[in-house]
Amino acid sequence: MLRSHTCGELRLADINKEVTLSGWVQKIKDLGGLTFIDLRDRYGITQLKLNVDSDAAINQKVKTLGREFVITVKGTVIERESKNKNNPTGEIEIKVSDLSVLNESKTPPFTIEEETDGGDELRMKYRYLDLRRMTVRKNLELRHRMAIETRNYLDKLNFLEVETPVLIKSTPEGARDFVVPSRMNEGQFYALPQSPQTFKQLLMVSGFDRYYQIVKCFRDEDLRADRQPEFTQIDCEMSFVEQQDILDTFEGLVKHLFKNVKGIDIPALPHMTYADAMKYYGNDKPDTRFEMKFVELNNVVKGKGFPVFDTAQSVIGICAKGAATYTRKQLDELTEWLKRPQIGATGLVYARYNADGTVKSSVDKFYNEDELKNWVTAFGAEQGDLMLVLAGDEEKTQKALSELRLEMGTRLGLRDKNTFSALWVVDFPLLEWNDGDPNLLASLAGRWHAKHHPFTSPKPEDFELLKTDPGKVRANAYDMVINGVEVGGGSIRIHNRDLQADMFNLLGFTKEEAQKQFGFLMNAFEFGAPPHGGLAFGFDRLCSLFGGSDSIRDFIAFPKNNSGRDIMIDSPSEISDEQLKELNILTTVKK
RNA sequence: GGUCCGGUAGUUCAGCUGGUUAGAAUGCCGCCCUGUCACGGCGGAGGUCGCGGGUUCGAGUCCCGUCCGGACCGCCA
Repeated sequence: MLRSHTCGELRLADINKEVTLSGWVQKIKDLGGLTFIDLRDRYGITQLKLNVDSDAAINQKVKTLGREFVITVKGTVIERESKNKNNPTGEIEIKVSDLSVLNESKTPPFTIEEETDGGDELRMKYRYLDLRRMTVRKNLELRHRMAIETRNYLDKLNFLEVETPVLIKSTPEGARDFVVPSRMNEGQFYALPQSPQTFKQLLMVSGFDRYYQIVKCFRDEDLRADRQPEFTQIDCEMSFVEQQDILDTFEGLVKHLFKNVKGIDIPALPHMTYADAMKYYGNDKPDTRFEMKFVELNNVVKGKGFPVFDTAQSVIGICAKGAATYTRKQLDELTEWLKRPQIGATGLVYARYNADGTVKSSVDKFYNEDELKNWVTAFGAEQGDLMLVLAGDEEKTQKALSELRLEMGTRLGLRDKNTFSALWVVDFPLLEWNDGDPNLLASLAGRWHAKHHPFTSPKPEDFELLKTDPGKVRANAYDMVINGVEVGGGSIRIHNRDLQADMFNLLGFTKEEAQKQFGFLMNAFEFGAPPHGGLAFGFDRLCSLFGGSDSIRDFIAFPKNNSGRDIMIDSPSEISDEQLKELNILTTVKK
């Protein structure tokens, strides 16, 4: 063995033990007659001590060492003369009696420390060095722990982990597919799964009853800080359940994870309808760590001669607690921020409810003190609060105010990473209008697309609306939202062939297309498909949320960059003409 | 498809309304130092200012194009 102990485990109790340690040279501190070396491995850092009066041969070797050299040392555990309370091994050190270099290292391009000096790109190019840093390693350890606890919880409840294929069939609904050419079937392609959706439903038909899988999924869409082209889901499905059963089961999973991974007890998850989420937060994934709910002001502000409000479809606002001290400059900045094309608001109206009880607004010309007091009442504002009001088209205004609410939440310090607020958003609409005009005739099949996916069942009480007003139909669909992050979502599925056929028809599939694309599923429904439903968690997001980060990249060992590239291995890359020809993509080899 | 920000020493960055020798910190190298743990002291090396073009007496700085990276909008059932 090249080691008897790790670099993280020796303590005062181990004094006088003869040990062998191996690891990477973190730091060499040569004090002249005395040299300290910090030796690092996955488990921690242990200090090595070399005296000038040690073996001359060892001292000679120490002169040649550099950062990240891999060495092995033999020595005795001794108590330090000056202890370091910041390190678990900080009370001991190793008096080195033998040292050998197992491998040399070039000077790394960035420091292997918690606060590295390396930029993102460089860290990704040398990801294997980045992964030596304790912070990144901690993230992957967290991910491991999350996976273990997920399996523990689901296993106890009789969930069975079943692997589903990765080479499957491309389907038109949803995100773009990654496709893989088939060598043996000329001109044909597999697709990589966007999720194992149809397979897990088929497993329900097979009677597996409770399925889960921690599984890679693939979507060929543009990336974000929280979106990778390949990502991991905790994918689950259950038979003989109603919506509430699923919510209970997976609320249990999340509570289990919070308890066992973070040691936190979170309260029962409130249920909020999609309609309420939009009304009060302008967002289907509200950050409920803070209130600042939307207040509708149409009846309060209209008819006073202020044309912006009088002509607006919707006038809504939020009340920022204690922000009445915002200066004109700060409010102007906020206005400019809202006007950026990403948000696209046309302006911002504000009213300060000052500490002395007066109300001062940016529209005093149109609203006297008494009328502004009506605003105060509508907002439930207290002295010292700042009222912020947006007006315009309902959908756009909701969206802009939602952004403003989150921004104010951040500015007022209401979005603490160590505070967790989880909820279920329920009663999503079943369908969305494709072309953005819900006033057109609903009977135009194919102008709708599924808000969740085409296998989601409508609420039975809304069945009638399917024929008369599809946009009003609510689905048995639900999302779990934590701190404004959609961590998971699912639905009760359709398990009846006719209803599924109706749904495809509504989504614009011809009978033939539906049969061709999803015939296998509809056929299966004819052989005693049980009622079933499920959900999937975004595992990367869940891990980053637990780790207190907005970016999922540091919770993935080898992530891709903004353009979907892995800059370490340099993929994607071109392939040879021979390969292309073999795959029947290139019919003649280029000269 | 679009918007915004960035690219200067190995690395992270500064570099003003254009001005002649492009700086700092850190890392690296050398010498000194027996209790460091962000060790300290002295000295040194290190740059095609992403790339191409333009404006100008003069461009790291201004303009156009392009490449790369990041954030976002669209997109992501």
